[in-house]
Amino acid sequence: MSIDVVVVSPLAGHLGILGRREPGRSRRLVVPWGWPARGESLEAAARRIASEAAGAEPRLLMQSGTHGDGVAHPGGAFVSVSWVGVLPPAVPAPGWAWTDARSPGGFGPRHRGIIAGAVAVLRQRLDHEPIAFRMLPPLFTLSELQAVYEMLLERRIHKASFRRALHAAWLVTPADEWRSEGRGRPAQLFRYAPRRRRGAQRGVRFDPT
Amino acid sequence: MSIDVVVVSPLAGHLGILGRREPGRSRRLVVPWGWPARGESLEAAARRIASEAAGAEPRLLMQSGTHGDGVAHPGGAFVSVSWVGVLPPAVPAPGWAWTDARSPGGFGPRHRGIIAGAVAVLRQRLDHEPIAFRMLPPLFTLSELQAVYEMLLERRIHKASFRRALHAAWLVTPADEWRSEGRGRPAQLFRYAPRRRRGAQRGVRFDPT
DNA sequence: GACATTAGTAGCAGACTGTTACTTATTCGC
DNA sequence: GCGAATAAGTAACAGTCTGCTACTAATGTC
Repeated sequence: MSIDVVVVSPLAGHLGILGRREPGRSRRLVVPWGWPARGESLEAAARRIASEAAGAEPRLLMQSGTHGDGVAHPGGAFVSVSWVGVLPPAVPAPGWAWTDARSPGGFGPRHRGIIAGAVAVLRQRLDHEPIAFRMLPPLFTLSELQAVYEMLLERRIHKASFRRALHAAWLVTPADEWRSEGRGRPAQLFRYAPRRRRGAQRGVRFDPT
Repeated sequence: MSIDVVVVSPLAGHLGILGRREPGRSRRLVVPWGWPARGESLEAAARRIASEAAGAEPRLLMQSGTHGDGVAHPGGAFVSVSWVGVLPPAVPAPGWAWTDARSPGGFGPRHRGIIAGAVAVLRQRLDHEPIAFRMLPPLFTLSELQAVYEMLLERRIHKASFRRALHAAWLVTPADEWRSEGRGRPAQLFRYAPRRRRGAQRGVRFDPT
């Protein structure tokens, strides 16, 4: 039973996932994977595997499914427990590189399924877990945050609506710093700092997939 | 590696899950579980295990997580791939009985965690998957449907708002039948029949958990 | 036939969303 | 310096959605 981790980070304009070609193996890309050590919990193994490839600890790690339906795994495992980890952009460990999450064609069939499942989990839980915030450094601009949301949702969001909803949820506090990004007005920096809430749930949603 | 299935169905006033005391084992309750057969996919194994205990095929079956962190499994498995299946109320197979999902105290620690995860998955995906509909027979009243939503969400819903949102989503069509439930006006029967849609997604939600 | 009980709907007030249009603050080119 | 270009950030309006109250409708019970 293998542990496979899809490590996701926002690059310029698209989401990136970590991949590499295994030394002396095939020409297929693989995501970070390995076997759990004796006495190691599944989550600890996933964290270790992700960290070794990314060169840094994932800031958020979630299980994204277990695959075992005869599709070949690079290590020959019958079953793969797959995880998705997110972290801010970073230089990966030697051998690993960021690839565009929207075109996973270089990966093998098992890993393509795992990547699709990982991205689906990120999208599903985006409104309940601080996924986008964990993809950014502690201080970020609201435009950066919006860009991450747009990558994850794969659709454009209106600036005013986004900020209005964000502030209504009391999820960020402004820092007393501004960052100038070349031309244009400097953007204020914010910090993820969820305050109070746990408000009464509103209505029922019927969104057939 | 075991396969464990939490089988859920709406009983009078609360959700029920299938459990039994294993013959000559311990006094702990267990959910349906087993080992995948050679060449059997994980989903096929889960479907088989659920059907044998429930006496009927689950109408919806979803993976709900994989547990393996040292907590004891009744079969001694290190890792358990857990699933959640739903179906309309039915008489279970001999030996199995419905127990209240809200008080899983009779189960062992591993199964308590699995049950909590299963219920969380049901709640999370309630707005994207026809979970409530698969817990009801093909013809049902809107009051029955609302009762299932209330069990799953563990909160009361306002009747008018519920029906307005339901009809706006074009998920049900009325049958030309009415059912009288003792006293009170007879209720019209409906059928799950999602039509068109796939509408443009609305805004961004920020709901810290 | 009055009453209790459940199904189902109309309509209002307030909240939320999408959008346009604006103001503010900076760099670039001259 | 000074206007143009660019990006951040806000105000405000109109349309939509939600929570709620209050109602009507249809049946069984006494």
